Amino acid sequence: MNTSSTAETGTDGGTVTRLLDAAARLFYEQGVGVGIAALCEAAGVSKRSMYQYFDSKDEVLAAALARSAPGHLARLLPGPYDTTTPRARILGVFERIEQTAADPGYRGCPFVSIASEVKVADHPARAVAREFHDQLTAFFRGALVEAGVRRPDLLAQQLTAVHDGFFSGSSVQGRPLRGLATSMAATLLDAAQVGTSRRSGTAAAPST
Amino acid sequence: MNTSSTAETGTDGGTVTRLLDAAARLFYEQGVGVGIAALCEAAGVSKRSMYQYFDSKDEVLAAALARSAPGHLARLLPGPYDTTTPRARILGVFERIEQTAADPGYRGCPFVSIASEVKVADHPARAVAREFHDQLTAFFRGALVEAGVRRPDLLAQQLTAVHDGFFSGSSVQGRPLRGLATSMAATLLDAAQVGTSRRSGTAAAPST
DNA sequence: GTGAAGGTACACCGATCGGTTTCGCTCTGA
DNA sequence: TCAGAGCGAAACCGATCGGTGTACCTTCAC
Repeated sequence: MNTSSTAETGTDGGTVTRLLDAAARLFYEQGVGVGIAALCEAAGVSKRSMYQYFDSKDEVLAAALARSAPGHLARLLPGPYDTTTPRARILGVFERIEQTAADPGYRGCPFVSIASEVKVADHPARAVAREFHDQLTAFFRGALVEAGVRRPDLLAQQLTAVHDGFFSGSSVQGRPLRGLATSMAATLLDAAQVGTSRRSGTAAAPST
Repeated sequence: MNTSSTAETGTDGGTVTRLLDAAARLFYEQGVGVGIAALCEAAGVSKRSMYQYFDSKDEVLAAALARSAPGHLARLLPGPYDTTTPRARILGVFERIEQTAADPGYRGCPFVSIASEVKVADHPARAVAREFHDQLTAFFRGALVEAGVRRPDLLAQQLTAVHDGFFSGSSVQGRPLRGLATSMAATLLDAAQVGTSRRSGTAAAPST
């Protein structure tokens, strides 16, 4: 692990932060094939310093991914003071997903990409990607439980798959597939009767 | 391009075929980072021969992917003599998709993976992946038109996204997400009223 | 002043990368 | 019988890979 105190806290205000931010950007833009030298140069950090905080390139990759996860999730999920219906909150996520795809420099979901690029099963970066995935699913599940859906686990998993499918489909096509994520999510929510007319929590249709 | 006559026809019965098959396998198992030397050794082909048929590693990658595409598609799509309903044919695709995920050595859809791994926008392999994608969508669209669906293009694109989402979701989780693809497809078909009770070809909604 | 801590600069390591070249063997068709 | 194409083995090229070792600089507490 090889972590110094300043690296953990981030109060360093420099070296490690710069390194991880640059790493997240370069790995996202160019893939995991980016070399250490290019990484350090972009971050303005010497290789010597990098290897003082991390034992290997793989650790840097995982740490950079882990550092970017909270911000990425916060950009997609509704704020803590969003009091709209579960349906609106869920659909909002997919609207923001499609908005990010319109960005120049957009290259898909970094976590989905990493999971495809890194073939080693127990690579630390894969665990980070999986955790992001789980948190997204957990958000969906929470909103669906609030809406009184019959099978919140399955539907939450399906909505996460919509997220994944939108990103990798757009990746294959080389262009953002506008409207695809929101329309799929809406259909899935309709089928589960998660509508705006339904008050959150007051489940009305318990049968089958 | 640098293609000799024997390479094009494939009647060579050896060198090129062995090379592309080994390339498809290794690239799929280990990613595009596999070296030329490992590739040639696995194929039992010298580098010298390889560079007589292909100008670069990138061309080998694209050719290997293109060679594997028809078989991959044939394994997923129904046979030409499948006379079941459009719904059954579509759901059959997703059942087969989930079956392939149960294979040991399964590592996701090779075309979706390549699109994630290769960052260069105009890489020839990306075009191959896109074509596979388009053919899958075209199959869905054909079946949906036959079923008389109102918006076959959108629904076909959604079903392809289910395919993508299943594979990349399973990739992130590191395990096949059993039942996810079939359940999503079934919901989407239900919402579009593509049911077994509906006769194929006897479209009831003629609009668009 | 002094020494430890944290940092940069840079040469360096062995390994491997994509790609080229040379050599010699084998097969084939005239 | 012999020319020539096809191909494998292997040396070789310059570049780059991930990772180290060393020397020097700055900052700051004492």
